[in-house]
Amino acid sequence: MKTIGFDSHNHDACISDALGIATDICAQQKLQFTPVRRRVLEILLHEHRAMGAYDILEVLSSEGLGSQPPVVYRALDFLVKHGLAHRIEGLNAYTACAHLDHEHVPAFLICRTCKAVAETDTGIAQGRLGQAAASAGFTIEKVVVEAEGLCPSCAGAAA
Amino acid sequence: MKTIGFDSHNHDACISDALGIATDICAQQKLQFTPVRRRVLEILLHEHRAMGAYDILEVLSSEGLGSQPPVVYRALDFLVKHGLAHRIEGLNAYTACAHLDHEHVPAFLICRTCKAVAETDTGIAQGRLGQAAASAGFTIEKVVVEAEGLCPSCAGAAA
DNA sequence: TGATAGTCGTTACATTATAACATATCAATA
DNA sequence: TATTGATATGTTATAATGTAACGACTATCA
Repeated sequence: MKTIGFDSHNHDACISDALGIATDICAQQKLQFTPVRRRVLEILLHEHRAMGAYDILEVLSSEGLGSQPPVVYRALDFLVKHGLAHRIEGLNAYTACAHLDHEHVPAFLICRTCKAVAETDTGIAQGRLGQAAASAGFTIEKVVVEAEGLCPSCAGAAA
Repeated sequence: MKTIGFDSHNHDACISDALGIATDICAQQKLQFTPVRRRVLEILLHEHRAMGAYDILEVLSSEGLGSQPPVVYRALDFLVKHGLAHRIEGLNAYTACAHLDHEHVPAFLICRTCKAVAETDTGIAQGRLGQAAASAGFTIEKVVVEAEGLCPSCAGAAA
């Protein structure tokens, strides 16, 4: 289990690595990694941060890549469906996947101040929730785990 | 850890018990358990199910208890703030708290077909997410755990 | 009684998301 | 190459969810 998000890192490399992996994934699965889709992922990667669909649309729009909501929602649907991005339910927002290289059940640490998002893994389906579901006869198809709070730098700034 | 929601039970008693406890809680904390607030909780209790704010508003409105969105959102804010109800982030919906009698970090099993909601406890903050947060220096203030899938009766109906 | 905090009713609006349909593009193949 | 079918895009319009702001009312208590 590795948490990614609040540590500093070579961000340019991080972005280009992720785009490379995403390109490979799309090629392998014969998915069309179109300009809009690529650009939306790029925008999300550029910030390690949850962004609203309309925030992204604003950027796209300023670049002539589409100016109406369906454009960005379709791209986000594509990215989320194929695991390249995640939706943050608690914020009605989206973030690039930080663990492109393997299957996972994501869990998020979300800073309520700066909206920075750290992604980590969780074995929740094998844990207590999994037990509860099993004993209730419930079939889990999807799990949302989101923790909201303060990231180290915002906690420091507040102190 | 007890899961409540998919088992059958005496629902009338369940509702009146919960309303009684809610009344006590409000009295103890000197909160005003006004007609609108009580009625919204009652509506949520009546279904063990996630309901959208506008669904609830429709019922209120048909009873002359208020016809504008702020009425229901205020009541829901009150109920959620004081732990009498929970917001289901994955559905933009609300459900009555099924564990009124003790403090807890709720986790939900949500049927994607019938929207039935079972509430259970989770020790997530002490589990892997807690570890991840601690090692990242992140301060957790609130945790959302929601599993979407099929409840026993919908799974049976589909088969 | 007056002061205060909390609640309610209402208007108007902001934000988030989708339905529906026409057009365009791509990939496989007749 | 031309055709076809699947996929993606552009656009208009609208649905669904949620809030800001203001004035009136109500409970409580000094």
